[in-house]
Amino acid sequence: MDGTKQRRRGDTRQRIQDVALELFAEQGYEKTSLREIAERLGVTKAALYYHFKTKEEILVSIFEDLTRPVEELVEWARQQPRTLETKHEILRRYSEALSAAAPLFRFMQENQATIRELSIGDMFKNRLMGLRDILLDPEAELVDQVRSVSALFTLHAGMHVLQDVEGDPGDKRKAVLEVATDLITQAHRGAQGS
Amino acid sequence: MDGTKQRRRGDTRQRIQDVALELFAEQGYEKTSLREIAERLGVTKAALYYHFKTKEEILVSIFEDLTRPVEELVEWARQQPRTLETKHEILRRYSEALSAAAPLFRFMQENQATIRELSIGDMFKNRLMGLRDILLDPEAELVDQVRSVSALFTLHAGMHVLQDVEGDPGDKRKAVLEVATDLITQAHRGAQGS
Amino acid sequence: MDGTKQRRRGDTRQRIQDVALELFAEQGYEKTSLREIAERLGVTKAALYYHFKTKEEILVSIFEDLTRPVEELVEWARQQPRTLETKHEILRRYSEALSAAAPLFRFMQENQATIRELSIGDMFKNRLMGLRDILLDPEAELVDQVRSVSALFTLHAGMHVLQDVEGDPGDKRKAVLEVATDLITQAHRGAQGS
Amino acid sequence: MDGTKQRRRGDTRQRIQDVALELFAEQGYEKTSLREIAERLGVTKAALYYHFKTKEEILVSIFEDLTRPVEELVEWARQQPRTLETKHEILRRYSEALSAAAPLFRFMQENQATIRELSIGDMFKNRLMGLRDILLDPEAELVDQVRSVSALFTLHAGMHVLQDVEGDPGDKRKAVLEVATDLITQAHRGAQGS
DNA sequence: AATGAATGAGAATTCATTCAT
DNA sequence: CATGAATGAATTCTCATTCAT
Repeated sequence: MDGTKQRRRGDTRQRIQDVALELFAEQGYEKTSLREIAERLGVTKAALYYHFKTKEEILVSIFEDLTRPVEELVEWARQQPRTLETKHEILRRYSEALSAAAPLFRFMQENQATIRELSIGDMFKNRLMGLRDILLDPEAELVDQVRSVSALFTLHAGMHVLQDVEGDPGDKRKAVLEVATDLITQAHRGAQGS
Repeated sequence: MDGTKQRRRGDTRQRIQDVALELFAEQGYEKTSLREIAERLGVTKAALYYHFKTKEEILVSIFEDLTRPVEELVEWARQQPRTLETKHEILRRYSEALSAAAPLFRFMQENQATIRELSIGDMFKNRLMGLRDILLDPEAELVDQVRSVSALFTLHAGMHVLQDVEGDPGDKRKAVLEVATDLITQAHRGAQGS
Repeated sequence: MDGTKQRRRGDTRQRIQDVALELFAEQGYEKTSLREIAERLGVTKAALYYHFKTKEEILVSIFEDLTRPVEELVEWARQQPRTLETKHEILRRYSEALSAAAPLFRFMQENQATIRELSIGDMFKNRLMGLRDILLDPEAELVDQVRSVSALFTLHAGMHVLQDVEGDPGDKRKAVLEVATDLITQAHRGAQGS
Repeated sequence: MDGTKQRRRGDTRQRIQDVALELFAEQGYEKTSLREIAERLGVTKAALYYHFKTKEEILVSIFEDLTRPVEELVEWARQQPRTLETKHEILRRYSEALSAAAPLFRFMQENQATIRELSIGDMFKNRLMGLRDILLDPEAELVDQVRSVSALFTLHAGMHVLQDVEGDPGDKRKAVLEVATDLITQAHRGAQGS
């Protein structure tokens, strides 16, 4: 009595986003056609255009919905003092945000070339650079700057690459966060000490 | 004595690879059309097909030519004892290989989704996993495993992301390598100590 | 009351089939390009793809629509007793079916090589073999088997080859049918007598 | 000592024709590309152009070489009295000519649409019509005209269609010829009697 | 007697997008 | 809220043919 019919009605927009993200993540943005999305949803291509003005807009809308937490994190971070505690907190929260929207971030990671040409390219880059600039002390030694960046990267790539390593996902995330925290700590100490 | 005129005649194949890589890296594989490559070379599309059977084959040939050093590295590495020195040496050589074929690796990094569907996807993955499996001790704590993987990643991503950070490229590479070495060292010690 | 204006809107699919068959019959399947079909219809190539998934599908759809009578004939024939009357009736009906879809059969006759590689090749062959196996007694003398086959062939080829012979088409068809009937009768008598 | 090397030297032209006919018969004229022919011969496409001016010329040359007997038959036939004996002799000889160059005739049969546009289309048609006009009495009843044509057709199609019928090829050919002879005899008698 | 390198024309197919209904 | 029908532009790829060497 609720299987397949009830869950329509007004949520088409949402369903488009879901299916689109799924396909984008699976095959890439360019290789995913609107026909495919429409077919999988059981609607016509034209229906997609009722909800979104362009293919790109579908992606943008997904991006905006799913990265709001990151946006807020960046905003929050900007106003914090650049203490080690702040940095730890940033990593902790970022790690959470990443895993909450894992498919999207996996997609972004794997489609950088495509994204660069799209409007979300800049948005994403800005957010990332925002974080980087807060974590990183431009006065610090190069090695320590690399450590900061590496911390961010470890977070980013960690989950995708560790997928075929044994172990519970929660544990892995914890381990990844620990390494990132370690790196940022070293970087911070280095910067202070110099 | 060989500046601009001699080269032509017989080097078309090479020139196609060069231009293709340039465009692939710039715009992504899918967004680069054979028309574009041909135009930039001043030949017809059909000429490309004289030298390569498909678009994919162009990419494959570039990949094969440029990643031979990595292939050799992996082979060499497999036969070494898993000492810390070996690991350092691997990172050192890998860093070199990466920067020797930087545009290709940048391309691979930014087009993962595309590459996954292509035949080089597996080749590349295998090579990477080969390295990973040599650097990483499956008995070690998860954190240390993450450190090993992170070392590899730092190398990989380091250069691309640090592009807009101040500093001489050589220095940056050295810094990146240092951080990677650090990570692998910690991972190694952890594994020994446990 | 329906001459030239009403038809449009909704009959595009049909019009594509008509024009396609006309051109296929005139120039052969391979030499007829989708551009040509589209142009003659005053639509774009893409419009054809809205109605049919591939070029081959256009042909298949024509074939299926136009050979349904033959299919039914075969089915009917399978359930009849193998009497001489049955055989005569088969030839009579087949002759009718052939001339009702003459352009298609002319096309099939003249494009056997092409058709063999296409999916309709088998369908057609099966239908034909079905008829043949009903008309032909495998126990009969070779000559009589040849007569049976020849009856079928006379029907098939008769019309096309007699096109430049004088005489009214109806009369010709009758003559062709008579010869075919004659052949099958001889074959049947032979088989009985032996 | 003679396997693969000796049988070169000057016979390339012949080998091209052989391979071409084989492929034409197998896949049709249009679907057979010069690349394919060249590859199977182990030479380059350009080599084909040394021996033949165009693709069509390859076919024409095969046709001319292989249908000379038919040409001669037609010429001979034209000068004979239109007796029943003559007609029998024509069928006998034609049957022989057909089976001597079976692959070519199979090809012609299966590629009529293609051939019609080619220069050999007319040549072939003329030859056939030549035979037909000798066998057929334009004054005769339509049925008898059909019988004459049918005799020719039985010869033509007989072999190809009987391929999956049991029995020795020689026997089949004899049977086919017998039926054709029968048909022409009836036609002849009818014409005389009327 | 043949090759290597290339071309120009054209093929089938796919895609994002539009719009009247 | 959505569909049916269509378009224009592009894409990958194939083919017969040419010509300098």
